[in-house]
Order: sequence, then C-alpha cells, then structure tokens
Amino acid sequence: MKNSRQNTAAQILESLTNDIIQGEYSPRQKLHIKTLKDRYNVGTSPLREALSQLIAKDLVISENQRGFYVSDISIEDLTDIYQARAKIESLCIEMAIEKGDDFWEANLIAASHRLNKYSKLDEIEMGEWQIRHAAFHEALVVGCMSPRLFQIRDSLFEKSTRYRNLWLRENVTNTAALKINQNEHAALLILALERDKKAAKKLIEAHIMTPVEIIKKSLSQL
Amino acid sequence: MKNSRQNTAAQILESLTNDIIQGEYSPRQKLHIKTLKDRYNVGTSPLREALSQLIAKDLVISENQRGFYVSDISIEDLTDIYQARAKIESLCIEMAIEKGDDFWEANLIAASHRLNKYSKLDEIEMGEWQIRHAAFHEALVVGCMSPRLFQIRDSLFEKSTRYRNLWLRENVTNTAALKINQNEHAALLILALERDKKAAKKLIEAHIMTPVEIIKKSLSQL
DNA sequence: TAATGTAAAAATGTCGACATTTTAAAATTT
DNA sequence: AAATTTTAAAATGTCGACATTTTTACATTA
Repeated sequence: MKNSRQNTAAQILESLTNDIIQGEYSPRQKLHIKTLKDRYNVGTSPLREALSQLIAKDLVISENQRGFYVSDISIEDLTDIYQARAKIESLCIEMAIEKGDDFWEANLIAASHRLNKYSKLDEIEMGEWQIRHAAFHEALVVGCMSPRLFQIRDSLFEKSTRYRNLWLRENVTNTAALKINQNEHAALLILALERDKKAAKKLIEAHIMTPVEIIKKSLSQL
Repeated sequence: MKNSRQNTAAQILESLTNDIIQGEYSPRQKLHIKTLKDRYNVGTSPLREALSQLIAKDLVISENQRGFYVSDISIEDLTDIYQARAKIESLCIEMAIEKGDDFWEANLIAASHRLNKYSKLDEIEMGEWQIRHAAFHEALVVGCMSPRLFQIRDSLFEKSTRYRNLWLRENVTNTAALKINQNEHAALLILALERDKKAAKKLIEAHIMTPVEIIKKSLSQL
C-alpha cells in the first residue's frame, strides 16, 4: 500500500470528513489527537494536516492549546445553510435553463426516469434512492457551466448532510413525504423543459426548504 | 511573544494568504518548504498545516511528493469567479432589499457619502479608496442576514483579489474609469433606497463584471 | 550531438520526542 | 462541606531527524 497516489493526510481527510458528516462523531465532540492516531493508524503530522483542512471547511473548529472539536449544529445554522442552498440551487437552475442544450435536456429526462422508476418500487433502499435523487438534481443544474458555483453548491450540500440525516431517520418509512417529493420532481422536470425560469426557481427553493421544519423538530428533541 | 492567542499555524496562514493574494508569490510558483521555513521562521508542522488550509481555500495546490504550488490563474477562472461573484452579490442585495430596515438604509447612505467624498479628492490614495469602496458594497449586502452567503461572498472576493490587482495597476491613474464607477455607485444607492430589486440586481451584476474585459487584456499580455 | 542511463543532491512526507499548557485529582484552608 | 490551592496526569503544538521519492547533474552510448 506504499504506492498509493494520495498521501496519508489526503486519505485521512476523506475518512474524517465522512465520519463527521455521517455522525460517527457528534457535534461538539472532542477529537483527541491520540485517539485519532490510534484509530486511523497514522502519525501526528498528516492527522493534523487533515484536521486543518476540515477547519477551513467549517466541519471542525480548534482552540489554541485546547485541541480540535467537531463543529456544532444548531437551528440557526440549519436554517441558514438550507436557505443558502435553496438560493444557490435556484441560481444554478436559472443559468442552466438559459444555457442548457439538447443534451442537457436529454440527460435530465434520463435522470428523472431513473429516479422515478426506483421511487415506485415496493422496497426502497435508501442509499440507492439518495444516489438517484442527487443525480437528478445535479442533472438539473449541470447546464449552468460554472465550476465555482458547483463547488459552492457541493460544499453547502456536504455541510447540510448532518442535518439531512436527521430527516432521513424520520422519513425512511414515511412514504407520504416521499410521494410529495416525487410530485415536485416531476414538476421540476416539466418546468425545466418548458424553460420556465421563474416557476422553476420558486419550486426548487420550496423543494429544498421542505425538510427544514421537520428537521427543526428533530433538532429540538435532541 | 509566547502568549499570543493564536498558534503558529494560524499566524502563518494569515501571512501566507496575504502574500499569495497580493502577488508576493506568483501563480504556479513552487512553494519550497525549506524556503518558507526560513522566511517565516517556523518549523515544518505549523507551516504544512497552514498550507493545508490554503489547499482547502484553493489558493494552493499540492501534488503528492512534489510539494506545494501557488494555484494558477487563467482567463476562464477569472470569468468564472467574477460571474459567480456577480450572481452572489446580486442575490445578497435582493435579500437585503427585502429585509433591510431603516438602520440599513441609514448606514448605506453614510457609507455612500464616505466613498463619494473621497472619490472627489484630487489626490486619491488607492488603499483608502479600496477600504471605502469595499465598505459601501458591504453596506449594501449587510441587510441580507445570512452568515453563509457572506462567507461565500468573502471567499470569492478573496479569490478575485489577484485579478483585481491587475485592474488596479491599469486604473490607478485612469480617472475616467473611476468616474463611471462613481456614477454606478450613486445609481446603486438610489435603487436600493427605492427598493427596486430588479434594477439593482441588473446594475450590480454589470458593475462587478465591468473590470473583466480590462483584466482579460492584462492577463493575455502576461 | 542527441538520447539514454546512472549517480549525487535536494526536497518531501512521516514519525517520535519534548517543552508547554491545560485539565483532573488530591490536599489544604476557611 | 464548600472553596481554594497544590500536585499530578494528560494533551497539545512544535521541532528536528530520517526514510523515500523526485529532481538535477553527469556520464555513457548510439
């Protein structure tokens, strides 16, 4: 395993990022250097370099001489992140509708079909559903053609993951919520193909904000 | 100097960030560990931790076993960053116009006045002008009340600094360009106070995109 | 001379050690 | 017993050293 293209710091960064956004470590949890070294079998330097990158990504905070902590979550932060996500997604879709070509349309229809078929199954495996769901939304915005806006979109999506998982726990069996979701996706597809920017923007913003109230409840029960 | 509230890594991060966006190091320049250690008088660990954060901020890139480099600039990146900045700024202003109160208005008028007075002087010191200019634009968007959107705005502004400095070199004596700029600021103030979202958005996007063509020329001559 | 191969030099990434600070526990005082 | 001080333990941040890889300089061959 010596000839891996990534250095140790980059590898740990992946693991740590995942473990934090998937809730392996809780918000505000202390991240002891010693413990992490043992867990990931690495030395001090690459570990601290990975943590440094997580600081820049706002997933970890550090206090001088007091170590590293998983960054906190809160209702204010939840609202702000989802609001920002909604606006950015809306922006991307607007630009995609302006610039999207036949291939964008075709790809979007295909992604919609894949999500639809899977959503109608009796037994839905949440991992696969999330993949197809994310793929549909990406197909919508991919026409916007801005690397920076995509990067911002991705980073906000990543930050929202810890909150989204609270929603998924509530709705893994809630088929009614999934149904509404499905209808919204169908409407989004139509509006995009009709190039109705205004309506598409309005709908996507509402679509992204939908889970916020439910997550608020889960959060306040914590 | 032992009891400074920041650790070494955080201090170097500030210096490095500044030195990169102010052009002390050029795009694609190799950042030798040894050289940097000597220059900033620090050890390997905090230096690499600072560089790790700069990687997350896209100001530095690294290749395994080949070290660190200042990230490149290009016409494509210039356009993308300014386009993204324009859209984000537009978004913030839209939200600010929706939510802004009397204090937002008052503060905006004050900031406009400070910029105006300074712009009319015979001898303009560019550093002070930049401060007042940035303050005016911040006063415009501050009503939007979203920490995350501000953070995105700031990070895009920081990324655009290397390009902006190219513009400033061209226009430090170009009073005609500054005049147009001044008129646009006056118009922005009026539109904001009139709560004319649509016109304000359109103008701010054009305003931010204005320097792009000039910078393109400077870039292609490099 | 150009191309290829080899040896030396330089640079990177990782580790363990150490001084300093923080935290926890024990002892002392009020 | 509660509050404060003292002492011990644990954890952090920084450094220099070292193995490994890359780069450069030089020599060999076609």
